[in-house]
Amino acid sequence: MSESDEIDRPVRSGGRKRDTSRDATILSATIDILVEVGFEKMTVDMVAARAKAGKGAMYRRWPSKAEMVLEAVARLKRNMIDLDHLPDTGSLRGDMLALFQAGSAERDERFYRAMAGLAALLAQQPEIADAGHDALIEPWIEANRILIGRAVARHEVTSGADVAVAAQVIPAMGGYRSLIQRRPFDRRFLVDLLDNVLLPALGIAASHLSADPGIGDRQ
Amino acid sequence: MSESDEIDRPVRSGGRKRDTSRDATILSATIDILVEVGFEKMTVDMVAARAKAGKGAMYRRWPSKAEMVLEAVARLKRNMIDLDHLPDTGSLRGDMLALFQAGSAERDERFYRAMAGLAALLAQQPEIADAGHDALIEPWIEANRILIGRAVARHEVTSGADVAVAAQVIPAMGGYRSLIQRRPFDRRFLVDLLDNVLLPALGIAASHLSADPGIGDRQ
DNA sequence: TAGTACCGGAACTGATTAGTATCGGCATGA
DNA sequence: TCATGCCGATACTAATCAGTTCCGGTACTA
Repeated sequence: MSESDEIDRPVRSGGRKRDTSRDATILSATIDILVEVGFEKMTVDMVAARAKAGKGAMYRRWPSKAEMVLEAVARLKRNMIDLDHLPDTGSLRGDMLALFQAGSAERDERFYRAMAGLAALLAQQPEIADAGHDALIEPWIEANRILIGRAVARHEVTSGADVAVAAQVIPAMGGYRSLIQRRPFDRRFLVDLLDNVLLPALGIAASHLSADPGIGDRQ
Repeated sequence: MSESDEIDRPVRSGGRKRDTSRDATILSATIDILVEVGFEKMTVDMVAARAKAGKGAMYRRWPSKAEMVLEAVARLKRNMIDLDHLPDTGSLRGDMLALFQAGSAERDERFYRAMAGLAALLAQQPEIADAGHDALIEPWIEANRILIGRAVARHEVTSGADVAVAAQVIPAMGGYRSLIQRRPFDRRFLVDLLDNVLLPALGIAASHLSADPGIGDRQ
């Protein structure tokens, strides 16, 4: 998909211009509702009410609810992790903690709630689910891949572990905690994961524990 | 919830007895449909058709679709991992592979597809989602906890890793792979996880690699 | 044998909702 | 200035589906 999911209409010159600023408002409302109630329970009228838009304006832009959600989720991608400005603290542990800090707990919460909202579609509407995966999870894994790759390059990683698999550990465990257990993905949990699973798996000694902030400091 | 989710009815002696064997048939059909289309898209008529049952028979047993699914999922638990007869091969790696073998890929597939079917409810209907978690995932994590605990007891584990967190690694990563990536949780993937993540994280040397079967043997 | 509660099947009801149509009003351009 | 197409709002249509009710028939009890 891309820019021209738009409904075909005869090219004519007259008439009021479509107010493109309504697009973002409607898509933002779409994400809000998706996060709050999930795809199946989300109704077009809810989104219209939230965006203070008429349904006509919505169906003028997207041919169906599914297409609208698809674009809303795809746009989320732009607000996610910025792969061009990843932290570089000198240690993998420091980088991972900085990445979390940069994102903020609030974004992560919205993040997982959006995934939970899309979860219904995993089996049902692979297109939308894939869009959710591409927009939300893949960039995060990619960031992990890059940070771990750097750690390998500077010989911080002593095991021959598979970087691709290692990069999935934190997102996958975070998903389990947030979606299934419904407990917060907070700093404490991240530190647990780093020190008990990821860093040992990569053969990085826990000596960082005393040097860097860990469990027990500001949440 | 437990045995008496049943609809209250006046105790009278006369009449044809309720055919209790229909219960299992209906619940099994419920799981089938849940697995195939997910909770939201599953209709009571689909289940009735699959079970060759009348809707009356179903509503005589459960007051709502939700209650019926709840019991269906709860009953799955009995068919899951048998915590009293876990494998004991002498090594954690062997135990984990044997646990997978015992379950069979088919069961794991049904397992995750059931979870995917319930995923819609994670945010929406916590009761049912929790039942799914208790029935499907918690026993699996518990099995991991026990097997890792044994490995600690026989000093196979050399790191001071948190057993509770370690026990979640394989189920969580399996969920990510199966629900989000929609790729099979097969033996190859399990071996990858064991050798690249779990065993190194626990400080277990990869020397087992040559002694035990790994990647490349019968799927 | 009479009465009751079950069975599968099928028709029905009421609520919900995606998508369409239409309203009065406003902005644009010919 | 006037036709056109946008705007939000609201009413409508057609389909879907949970839950109810009734049917003809069967099994069990008294």
